[in-house]
Amino acid sequence: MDERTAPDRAGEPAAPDAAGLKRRAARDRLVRAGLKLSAGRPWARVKVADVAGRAGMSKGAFFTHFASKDTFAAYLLGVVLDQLAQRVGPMGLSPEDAEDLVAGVLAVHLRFFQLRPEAANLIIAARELSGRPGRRARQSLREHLDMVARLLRPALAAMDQPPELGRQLALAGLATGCGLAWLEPWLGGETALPGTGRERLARALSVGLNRTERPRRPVP
Amino acid sequence: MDERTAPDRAGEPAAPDAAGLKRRAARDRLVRAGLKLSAGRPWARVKVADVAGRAGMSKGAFFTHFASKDTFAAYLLGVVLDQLAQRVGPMGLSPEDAEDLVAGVLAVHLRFFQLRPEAANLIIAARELSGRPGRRARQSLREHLDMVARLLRPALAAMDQPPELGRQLALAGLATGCGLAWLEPWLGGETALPGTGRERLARALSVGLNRTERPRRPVP
Amino acid sequence: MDERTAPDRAGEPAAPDAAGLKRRAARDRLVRAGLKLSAGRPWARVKVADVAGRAGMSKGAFFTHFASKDTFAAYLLGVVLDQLAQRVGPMGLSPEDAEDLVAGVLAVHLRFFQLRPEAANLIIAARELSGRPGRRARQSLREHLDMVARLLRPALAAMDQPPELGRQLALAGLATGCGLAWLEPWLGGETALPGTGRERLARALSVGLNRTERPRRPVP
Amino acid sequence: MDERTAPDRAGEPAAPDAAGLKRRAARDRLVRAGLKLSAGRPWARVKVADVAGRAGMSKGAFFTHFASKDTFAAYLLGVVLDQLAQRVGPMGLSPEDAEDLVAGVLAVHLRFFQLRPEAANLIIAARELSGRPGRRARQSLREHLDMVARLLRPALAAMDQPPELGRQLALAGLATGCGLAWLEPWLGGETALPGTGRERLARALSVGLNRTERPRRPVP
DNA sequence: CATGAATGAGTTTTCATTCAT
DNA sequence: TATGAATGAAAACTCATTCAT
Repeated sequence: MDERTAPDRAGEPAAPDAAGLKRRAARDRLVRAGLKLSAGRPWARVKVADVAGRAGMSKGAFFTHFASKDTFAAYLLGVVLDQLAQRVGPMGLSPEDAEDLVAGVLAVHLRFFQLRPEAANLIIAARELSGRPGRRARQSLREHLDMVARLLRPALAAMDQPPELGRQLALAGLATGCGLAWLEPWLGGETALPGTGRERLARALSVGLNRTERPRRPVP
Repeated sequence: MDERTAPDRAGEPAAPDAAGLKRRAARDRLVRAGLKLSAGRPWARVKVADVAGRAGMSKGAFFTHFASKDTFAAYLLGVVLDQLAQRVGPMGLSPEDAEDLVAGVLAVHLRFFQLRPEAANLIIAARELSGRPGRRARQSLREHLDMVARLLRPALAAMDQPPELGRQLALAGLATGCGLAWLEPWLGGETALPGTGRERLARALSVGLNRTERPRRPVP
Repeated sequence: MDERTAPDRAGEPAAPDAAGLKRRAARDRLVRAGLKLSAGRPWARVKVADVAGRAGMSKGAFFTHFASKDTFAAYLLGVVLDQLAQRVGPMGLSPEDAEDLVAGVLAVHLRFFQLRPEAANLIIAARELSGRPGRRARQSLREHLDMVARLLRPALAAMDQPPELGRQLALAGLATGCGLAWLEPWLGGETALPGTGRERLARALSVGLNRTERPRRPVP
Repeated sequence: MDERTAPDRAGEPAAPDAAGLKRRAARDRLVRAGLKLSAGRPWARVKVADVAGRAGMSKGAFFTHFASKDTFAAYLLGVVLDQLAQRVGPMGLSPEDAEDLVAGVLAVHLRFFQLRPEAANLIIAARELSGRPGRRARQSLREHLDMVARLLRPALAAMDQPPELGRQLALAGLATGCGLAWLEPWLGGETALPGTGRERLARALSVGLNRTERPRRPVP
C-alpha cells in the first residue's frame, strides 16, 4: 500500500519471506478499512472492532499491528498526507506560470478533501491525540506544509511575495479543504460549491495575490 | 447574554420578575461556561458535569435549562453564529466599494474563528447531532449563509459575479476560519498565519474575484 | 371525593372553613389526577410533576398534601379499594342464593379491574412500598379481604364449605382481576376475554365449589 | 440450561468447542442469576451490575451476552415460559378425563407461579418493554397461550364447551397465578392459599365449567 | 501469532425531594 | 402556603485494551 514502515511496533525484520508478506498485506487491509470507515463518520465513531472486522481479522490481531487506536489514527493521517503529496508534488515540475502554479496547488488541496472525506476526519481527530501519536501527527502535517512551501517558493518569488506566504497558503488550503469536507455534505446539496467552485476559488486567490499591492513588510 | 429564548424547555413567560432574572442569569452562566470549555477541547470532551460545575450549579440543574447535551450544543452554536452575525451585519451599511465589502466580510469570518475557537469546535460537533438538535444546528448555519449571501449580493453584482457566489463565499469563509481555528493552535506558533495573514488572504480573494476573467456560465 | 382523612400530614383541623374546603378540593384533584395517570402506565412511570400539573398545582404543593410519592400511592390504593368495596358490599344484602352470591362477588372483582386498570397498577406498585406506606397498603388490602370473607361466610356455610375459603376466594378474585387487567390489553385484542368471559369464569367457579365433593380437611 | 439460541447477539456457531461451552456456561450463569434476583424484587430493582456480579463477571461481560437489559428480560421470560410449558405439555398425553385435564392444567399454572415468583415479576416487567424485546415478550406469551389452548381443545369438546375457551382459561391461569405470586407473599402468611388451595380452585373451576348450563352463543 | 471474551472506567440522564423566596 | 429551581444519587451502556487459550 505504501512504503511507510510499521508504526509503533517492534521493528519488523525487512525479511520479505512469506510470513512477512502476509503480515504486510494484513496491515494494508487494516489501513484500507480504516480509511474507508473514517470517510463516512467522525473518527470517534470508527470502532476498532469494525476496522478489524472489515479487514477480515480479529480485534486482537489489530493490536499486533498497531499499538493503539491513536497510533493507528496517526498512521492513517500519514498515509493520506502522502497521497495528497503525490498529487501536489508533480505540479512543481512544470512551473511555467506563477499564478497557475499557486492556483493549481490550492485547487488540488481543495479537491482532494472533497474526494477523500477521511482526510478531513483524520485531521480533526489528530487534535485529540496525545503522547507520541499526537507528536507524530503534528509532525506529518508540518512536513506537508514545508513541502508545499518549498514547492511554491519560486512562484511566490516571481509574484514578489514573501516566502513565508508559502506555508500560510498551504495551511489555508488544508484548512479550507478540510472545513468544506464536512460542512458541504452535512449542510446538504444546495449549499455545496458546484463542481467548478473550488477551482474558481483557488484561481481567484492566486490572481489576487499576484495583483494586490504588496503588503508593506512590518519593520521589525 | 443574548436575546434568544429558551431552547427546548417550556416557554419561560416573559415575566422579568426577580426569579426569572435569576434563572436567566443561571442559564447565561451555563452558556458562558459551555463556550469557555469548548474553546479548549473538542465538544465530546466537554462534560456536562464540568459545564454545570463551572457555572456554579449541579448536574441536575443543567438539565432544567437544557433538555440534553445535544440541545445545549445546538443552542451554543446558535449563540456563536449570532455573535458572528453581529460582526458581519453592520458591514453591509457602508458598501462603498465592492472589493472592500467582500474582503471585509471574509476577513471578519477568518478573524472571528481565531478569537473564538469554540465556534469551530461547535460546528464540528454539530455534525454528530441527531434529531431535533441536529436539524436546528443545520438550520442555524443555513440561515447564516443566507444572511451573508444577501449582504454580498450588491457587491457581487458590481463585480459582475453570479449571485450564487455569495453563499459559496460565505461557506468558504466559514470553512476556512473553522479549519484554521484548530489547525493553527494545534500545529504550534511558527505555523500560524501572522496577525495580518487573514486580512491578506481575504483581500487577495476579493481582488482576485474582481479581476479574474468571468467564468463562462455553462449553457444549460 | 371520599371520607378518608389526610394520609400522613399533621391533623388538619376538621374545621370546614373556606380555606379548609379549598384545601380538601385540591387534595381531591391530586387524587383524581393520580388515578387517571396510573390507569395508563405503571406506577413508576407516573411522575409527581405530572400529577401535580394535571391537578393544577406545583410539585411543591403536592408535598404539602402527601409526605412522599409512596404515601400517595398507599392513599390511592385505599381509595380504589374503597370504591371496590362499595360495589361489593351491597351484594350481601340480597343473599337469596349462595351460588349467586359467590359468583356475583367474584364477577364484580373481575369486572372492576377491567374498568379500573389503575387499581391493578397500584396493587402492583404496593409491593415496592416500604416503611409506613408499605404497612398501610398491606393493611388496606387485608381489610378488604376480611370484608369480603365476612360477606361470603353465610353463602359458604350454605355450600358446606369451610369459612377460610372466603378469604381465599377474595384473594383469588383480586389476583385474577389484577392479572387480567394488564395482560389483556397488553397482549392485544384477540387474546382478551370477551365481555361475558369474566361472568362465566365467576359462575363456573361458584358452581364448581358447590358441587365438588368437599375437600377432606387435613387432620392436623 | 436450555436449548434456546442466543438472544440478540450474533449467532453463536453451533461449535461446541471448549470456548463455546465456557461461554454458554457463562450465559447460563447470567440467566440463573437473573431469575434468582428477579424472584425477590420487581424487575426494575434488578440491577445489571448485580446480575453480572452474582454470575461472577463484570458489567461489561453482561453486555457481550445480551444487547440490553430489556433484551435480557425478554429472554428470561422466554426461559420461564419454556419451563412452564415443560410442566404443562406432558399432561396432554394422558387425557383420560376432561375435567381432570382442565383442572390439572390450571393447577400446574397456579403452582408454577408460586414456586417461581420471578415468572410473575418478568411478566409484569414485560409490559414496560418496548421495541424488539417488547414484541418478543408478547410473542412468547401468545405462543404459550396457543399451546395451552391446543392442549385443552379435546377436553373442552368433551365438555361441550366452545374451543375459544381454551385460550381464555390459559389466560386466566396465567393471570391468577401471576397475581397470586406477588399478593400472597407480600400480604403475609395468614392470607395465603394453603398448599391445597390452588388445587381446589382449579378443580372447582373445571367442575363448574363441566356442569354449568352451556352459555347460549349470541346469535350474530 | 490469532482469537474474542472479559474488563471497568467514564458519561448522560432521570426524578423524588428540599428549600429559598 | 405556594412555587419551581436546584439537588444528587442512581443506573445503563460503550469500547479500547488485555490476555488466556
